[in-house]
Amino acid sequence: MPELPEVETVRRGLAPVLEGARIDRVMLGRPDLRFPLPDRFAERLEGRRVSGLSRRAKYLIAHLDDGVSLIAHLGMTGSFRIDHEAIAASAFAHPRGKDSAHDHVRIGVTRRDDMPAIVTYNDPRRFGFMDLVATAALADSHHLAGLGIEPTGNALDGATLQALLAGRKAPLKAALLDQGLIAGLGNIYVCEALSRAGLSPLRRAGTLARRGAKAKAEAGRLADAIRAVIAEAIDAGGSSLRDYVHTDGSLGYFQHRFRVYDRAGAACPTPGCGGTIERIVQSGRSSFFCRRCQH
DNA sequence: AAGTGAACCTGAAGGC
DNA sequence: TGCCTTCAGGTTCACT
Repeated sequence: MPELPEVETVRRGLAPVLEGARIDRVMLGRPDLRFPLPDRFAERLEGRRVSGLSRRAKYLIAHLDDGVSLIAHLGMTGSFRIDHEAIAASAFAHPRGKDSAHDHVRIGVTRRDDMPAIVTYNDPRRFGFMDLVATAALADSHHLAGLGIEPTGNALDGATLQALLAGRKAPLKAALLDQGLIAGLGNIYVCEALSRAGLSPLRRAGTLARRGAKAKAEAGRLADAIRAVIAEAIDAGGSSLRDYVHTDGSLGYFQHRFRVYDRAGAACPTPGCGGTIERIVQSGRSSFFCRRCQH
């Protein structure tokens, strides 16, 4: 579900509630998500204070006051919900509502301003996971160690992208989804960035790293497109498709700005192009693009 | 080593 | 209405 802009939106939604809050009580609906939760997961969180909430790629990280950090990944369908009312212990243990069956982790906190809140992690497909890692060893943890550069800020430019793609025979689509190269892109934003840059998802990635002005210009365009689409999506609060919602239940609205994603059969939005968006499958994932203006 | 495809799990949507 | 198939924002593992 969530790519970098959605995870960043979740982080911004949770930060006012969690930063400075004390964790009072943790309830698990089951002992595992995609992987087993760590031993004594609830006990290790209870009584701790959250000193900060950060993000790396698609990972959300809550830093605790005892030198441990809680790492969370939302998989395809994970979401956090915040309930601001104090609720009775019985309701805390047995939430109601239509898909409370997938409320797997409930965290009762006392906010910095002393107001109570409950943060609930819901994940129907359970592709998400949580782990506890020593904060000092975060960067070396197996979750984060292999990640590539963030597509935010100015770190990603044409020359950097050329260095990353040099020698790669995989299609551009697959290379951009590789979290070890650029960390945080997913299916939507890769399709959108390639459309904006006028580059085909079928193109061999290494061809953007050839010597010469043409490849240099293409790599520059792609780097710009990636940074722009990610920045715009964060500003829009992410994209809401099937089940992605903000922590307060509201929707992101970047999906209204999709040029190609999930738009097979539609007219290509590039002015004067006249092509049609098509859907193909690459390494098991849908790619949406216009053959006429993406080369 | 790099690249591809299957597996993990549930729900929504479309065809008949 | 119900049953069947296909597809979904991600990662990891097994294989070539």
